[in-house]
Amino acid sequence: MDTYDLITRNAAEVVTDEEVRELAADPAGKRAYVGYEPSGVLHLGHLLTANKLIDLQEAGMEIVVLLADVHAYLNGKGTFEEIRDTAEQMQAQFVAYGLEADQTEFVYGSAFQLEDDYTLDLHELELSTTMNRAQRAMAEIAGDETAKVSHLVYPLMQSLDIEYLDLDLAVGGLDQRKVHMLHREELPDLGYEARPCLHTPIVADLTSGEGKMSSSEGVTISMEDSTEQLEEKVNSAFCPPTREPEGDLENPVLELFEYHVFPRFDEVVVERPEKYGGDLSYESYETLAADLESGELHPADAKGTLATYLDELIAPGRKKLREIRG
RNA sequence: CCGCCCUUAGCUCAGACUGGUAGAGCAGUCGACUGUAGAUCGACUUGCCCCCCGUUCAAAUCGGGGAGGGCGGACCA
Repeated sequence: MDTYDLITRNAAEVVTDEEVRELAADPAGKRAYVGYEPSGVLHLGHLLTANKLIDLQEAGMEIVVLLADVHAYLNGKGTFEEIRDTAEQMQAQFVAYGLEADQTEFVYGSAFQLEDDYTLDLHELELSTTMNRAQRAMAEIAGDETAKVSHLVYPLMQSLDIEYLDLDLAVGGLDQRKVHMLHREELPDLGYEARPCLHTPIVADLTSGEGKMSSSEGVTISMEDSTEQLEEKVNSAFCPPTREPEGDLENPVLELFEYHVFPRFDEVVVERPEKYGGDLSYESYETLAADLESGELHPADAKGTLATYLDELIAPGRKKLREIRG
């Protein structure tokens, strides 16, 4: 796979393609980042962007993980103390998951976001951004409560972070696109350069297959799930034997294979009793999806296999989490 | 500061006028059917009725106080 394909594989959107191609032409030492509100336990949503970071590391880029403690604070996630605690746990889990510790710079937001220069730039952004615009940028990120002033500051800070962390590429879920677009529009007015952005897809809810809505809490698989819990969750997932279920629904089982399993494993083996045809082996998502579609691969077997591989992905983080918690 | 509205199941809400310790839809759980899930049937669970004080034999409901949330307070319409 060439560098451009590696950098952009499984991306839902790239802004702009020209800029990313330019990056791909000479990726060594270029800096890419994702910002996360600290959370004590990583879930599949975190791991989706982490997979992209691993791709980028493989392409030779430097990775910056922003542990966005100030953002979490502005978003009402607790006291600074609590937030920093969870940030440490988060960092350990990322490393356990597979981010190369010596190729990854973990930065706390509070380490630079409270500096004078940053604050003055922030105020300048406040001066030139309408509340309407800031609020719309946050709509996908904040809860559905009435917006607070802090919620309007939040996306402005994200825009500035991209400059202050000296980045070459901003990565995030598709829910971050409006914030990133805000940054592309506003940074040049402060005399800074807008950076290219890469957005990962939003995976559909496991049990319902509904993907488009920004529903907050469905069933998700996380680092603290036991093997049994994981099997149970995967088994209860929505999985019609097709890539394109009716309506706006997606097939979450296939999505997890595509975005979580195949990027991290070269070969996926489906262990299947002789009665159903014996074992199968896949080297690409496409062939697996095609077999599910044709009926060659039964959803129940796909689920069992998915659970096995997800469990393997999660195991190191789960172990780390247990160590941390004693 | 002034005014109006809201607060009942996980969610959206009904019930309040005409007091008798609570309901619907959705969600969820469990079975049946499918070699998965869903759909479809069948069954089931769920509550400091925002808090305090008062009236009453009896308060989600009436009276008083308080808390939290929402909206409005130039002109035009």
